[in-house]
Amino acid sequence: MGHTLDSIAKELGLSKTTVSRAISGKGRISEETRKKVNEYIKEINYRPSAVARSLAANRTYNVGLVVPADSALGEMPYFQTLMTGVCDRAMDFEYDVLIILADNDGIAALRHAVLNRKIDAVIVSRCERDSKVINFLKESDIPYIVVGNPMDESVPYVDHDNEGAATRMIETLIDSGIKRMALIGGGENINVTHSRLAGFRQGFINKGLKADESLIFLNMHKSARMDSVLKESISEGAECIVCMDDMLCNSVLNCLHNDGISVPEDIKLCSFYDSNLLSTSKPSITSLYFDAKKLGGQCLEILMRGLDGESITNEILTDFNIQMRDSTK
Amino acid sequence: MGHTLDSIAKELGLSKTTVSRAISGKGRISEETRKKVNEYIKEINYRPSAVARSLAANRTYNVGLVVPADSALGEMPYFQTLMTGVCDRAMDFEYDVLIILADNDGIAALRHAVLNRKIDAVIVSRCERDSKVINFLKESDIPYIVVGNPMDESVPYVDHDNEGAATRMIETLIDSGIKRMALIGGGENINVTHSRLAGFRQGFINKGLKADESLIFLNMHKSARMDSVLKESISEGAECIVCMDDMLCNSVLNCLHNDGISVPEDIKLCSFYDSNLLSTSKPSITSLYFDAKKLGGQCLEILMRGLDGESITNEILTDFNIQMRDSTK
DNA sequence: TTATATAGAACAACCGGTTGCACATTTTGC
DNA sequence: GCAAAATGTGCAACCGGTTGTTCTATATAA
Repeated sequence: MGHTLDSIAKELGLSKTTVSRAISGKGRISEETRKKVNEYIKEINYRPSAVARSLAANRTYNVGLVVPADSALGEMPYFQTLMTGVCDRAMDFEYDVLIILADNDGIAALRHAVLNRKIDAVIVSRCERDSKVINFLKESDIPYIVVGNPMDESVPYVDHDNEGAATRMIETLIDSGIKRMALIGGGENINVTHSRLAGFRQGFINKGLKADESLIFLNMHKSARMDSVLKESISEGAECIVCMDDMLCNSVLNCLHNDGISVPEDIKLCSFYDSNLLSTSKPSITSLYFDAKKLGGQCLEILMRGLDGESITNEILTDFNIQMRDSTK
Repeated sequence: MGHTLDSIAKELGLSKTTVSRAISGKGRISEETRKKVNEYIKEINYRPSAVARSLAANRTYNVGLVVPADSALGEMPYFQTLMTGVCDRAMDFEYDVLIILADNDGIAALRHAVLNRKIDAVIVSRCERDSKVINFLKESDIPYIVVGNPMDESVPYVDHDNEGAATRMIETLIDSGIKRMALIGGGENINVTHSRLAGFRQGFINKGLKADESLIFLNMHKSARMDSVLKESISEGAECIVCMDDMLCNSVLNCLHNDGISVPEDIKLCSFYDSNLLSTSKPSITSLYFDAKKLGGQCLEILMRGLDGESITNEILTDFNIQMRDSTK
């Protein structure tokens, strides 16, 4: 073990330079030498040291992925899927992914990774407005991109077309005859919440109707009010509960069921993400599928182009699709 | 920007060596010089290059965390929590965590990270017997540790005391008057399944009873049989459904509810992990809490000791506790 | 006073790659 | 047949740290 360019060069009676060129294929080199070297390194199972290469290239071949340190958030299936997308695409570029836990209470890990130059670029998997994470990245000169519209002109991001998706969901529901809906949403500090809310309202407008503002409930992730909110919605005549994500939807379904309310007989139900979490639920849940994996991959691609000198531009993925299932039948 | 030891040395009229020693505190250096250097680097915000340091130290200061590439598995809250534990503890050692997706269909990312020496050690967050991941690691000479008993003498691991925990859970249930239970478990290719199953049986034995083998159902994660399995259990007189994890429990609760079966009135229910997934469920679910975060931290610590020359030893965490809630009342 | 420790700092090699430039050899053009 | 161009290879510097050894100046011992 422990081969280096030097040891190989010596063994083959060549110079370090030639061996390096034979491997990389760059520079002038004879076909014959190239073959000889490559056969030899295959034989001895040589792999160049990533660290040495990094030092010379002034690139770490690592990207940082910032995920919420708050486990309740981190546990959302969405982040996992996103991460998978990032990692998969990273492999294509021979990059690796460094996990960085951060939130508003601490960005020590992020500072460490960026300032000590352990990563070439950063993906922020969740964006809170004016967060420490974003502010730090703005000041540093590392390329970065954020997942989800940060509502900040100066911050580059990728996102699903959350507003468009919500609009379409509502239009679809209205087309199926549902007129009155309650909305169960997540935190107001997160931007998806606002985008989907806007889409929710727009859907009604597009169909010449108006959303019932009294049936919009946000910040419901950790809320103890779920039960009363649902009962209120039903007594107010809601025909359908629209949940902003599958975690919420799971809670809602559970809550309804526990109160002996049947879905879809007594009230209909739908969600966003279509994650694995609800894949086995009874009844099956109508959900709008976003390709989070693809979004993760996009982040990486944009950053890679950024490292190649291209400017980092926003990107909105508009390919979502609504999976109609039993819960809205 | 772009300070280096050289540029600092020049600026201060010292040598690179002296600056390095002033920063690290190693070697002979006068208190005066030490202060001068450290004040200066603070002023200019100097941070040493991790890559250069790695090359010199022959350490990457990265550990690899292998997580299942299969998103359905990856989405389990457990992995997130474990990851958080690993990352948190890593920070204490100035280590970073590289995410490596792998499963039996592909260990390319793992090979890359190990062979190109991007990591100093590996944590495998899920262990399948005789998996490619394990076989590869056995052959390589990188320190590694596996989460969950791999049932392989030669593979070092950390684990919760799954068998002990399951035993205790059953004993507790029996003490509360429940005699007949059904077990809903996950994949047989995973070892926790076997450990908990063993504990399940042992619990009955310890109380002078015997588990009803006909009410043990494994491989239920993606099973379409859930509904019939539950009905069968009830008709066979089961008083409680014991689920091997919260994902399963969520499915079970949902399925029961959908069939109009009340928990705990018609049947009781309990689970393992006590993850966030069920934290808002109605009724609240009795679950055995494992400290996955701590387990992740332990992995890291053991590996760090391994890098310091100590041999890598197994460790079983026995601190779990049963959260009794409404679902078993 | 001279020999011996010791402290503080610097030199230079090293980690393992990449790359600009120089050099020698062969090929091409006229 | 000779100059110019193209090809194959090697030297040496560089990336930015760490560390064994050496050197000088001062402190201690004999």
